[in-house]
Amino acid sequence: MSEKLSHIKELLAEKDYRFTPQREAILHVIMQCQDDHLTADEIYRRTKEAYPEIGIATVYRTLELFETLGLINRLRFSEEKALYEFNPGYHKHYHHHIICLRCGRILEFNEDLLEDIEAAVTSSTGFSIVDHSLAIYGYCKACQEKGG
Amino acid sequence: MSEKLSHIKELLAEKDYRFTPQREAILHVIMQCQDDHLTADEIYRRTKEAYPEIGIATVYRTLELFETLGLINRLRFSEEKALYEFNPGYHKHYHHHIICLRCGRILEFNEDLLEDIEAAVTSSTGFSIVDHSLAIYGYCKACQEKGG
DNA sequence: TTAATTGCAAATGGTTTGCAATATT
DNA sequence: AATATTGCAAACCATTTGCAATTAA
Repeated sequence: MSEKLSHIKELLAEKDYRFTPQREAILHVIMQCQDDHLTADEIYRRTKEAYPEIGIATVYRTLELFETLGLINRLRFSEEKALYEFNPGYHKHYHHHIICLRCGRILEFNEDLLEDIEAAVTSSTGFSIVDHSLAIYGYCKACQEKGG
Repeated sequence: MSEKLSHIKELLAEKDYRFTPQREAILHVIMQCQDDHLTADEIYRRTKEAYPEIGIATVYRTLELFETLGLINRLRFSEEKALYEFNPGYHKHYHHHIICLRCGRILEFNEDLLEDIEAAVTSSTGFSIVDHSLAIYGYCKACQEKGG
């Protein structure tokens, strides 16, 4: 078992969660697709290949658990379906999402440039900030060239 | 009829939309609550007071129309319900939302401080940006004092 | 052993849609 | 008159939940 996997196993055990083959299979799918953003249904279908008996409810429950543990992030850009992404460091690391309105591709943008904004918010409103979410919508280079 | 109202009436007429009493009643509710953010159901219930026959489907269809026309913005912060806000200038004006995780209150923050970020995104990715959405989550002053 | 987890099927709930009746232009 | 709009009820559909059976610890 990889180091990463055994670390996750410990993380579960610490809180009395069990390391079931279903959870392992789902984790495997998510870790394989670190660059994609998958819907619950896509994760379900891919997990089914290795573990055909799995039910969609288990996938949803597992994704919720993994999100609680910080292993993944759940993104809500479109009205319809949520997307899930692996969180390589298991720690909150801010990154923004840039969404192409034509092809739907999601780029990630890692610099955190919101400190000034957060400082301004805090000083003018007294808010204590714990999180933020920035989504930028537009047309990617490829779609512009195709005439997006 | 107020100047604003007749302006909206023209806006509708331009595109062959009709100015029905239902639309007027809904508009009235939304304009009355410029500082609140209402759900479709809240708008439905308030509109019903002045126009009891109205159906929820009409409310949804009208809100969609108003959003298309730029009269209102539709916000998706919580998983459950969308919120609607009046857009006083009918033109896209960027403002950010600051959401209290305890009381759910939404503050608006009007300065647009994202130019640097957008410039960085454009130069590094070639993206052509048309919109953005920034949500900041935390605890408002009042909730902190209550021990949020 | 025992408490957590699973798969199934049914429920949820905000939102959308088909359609015949009605109202605006 | 022609077309847009309405209200109703039914459909939609991603996600959640109840429950009895199963499994990890």
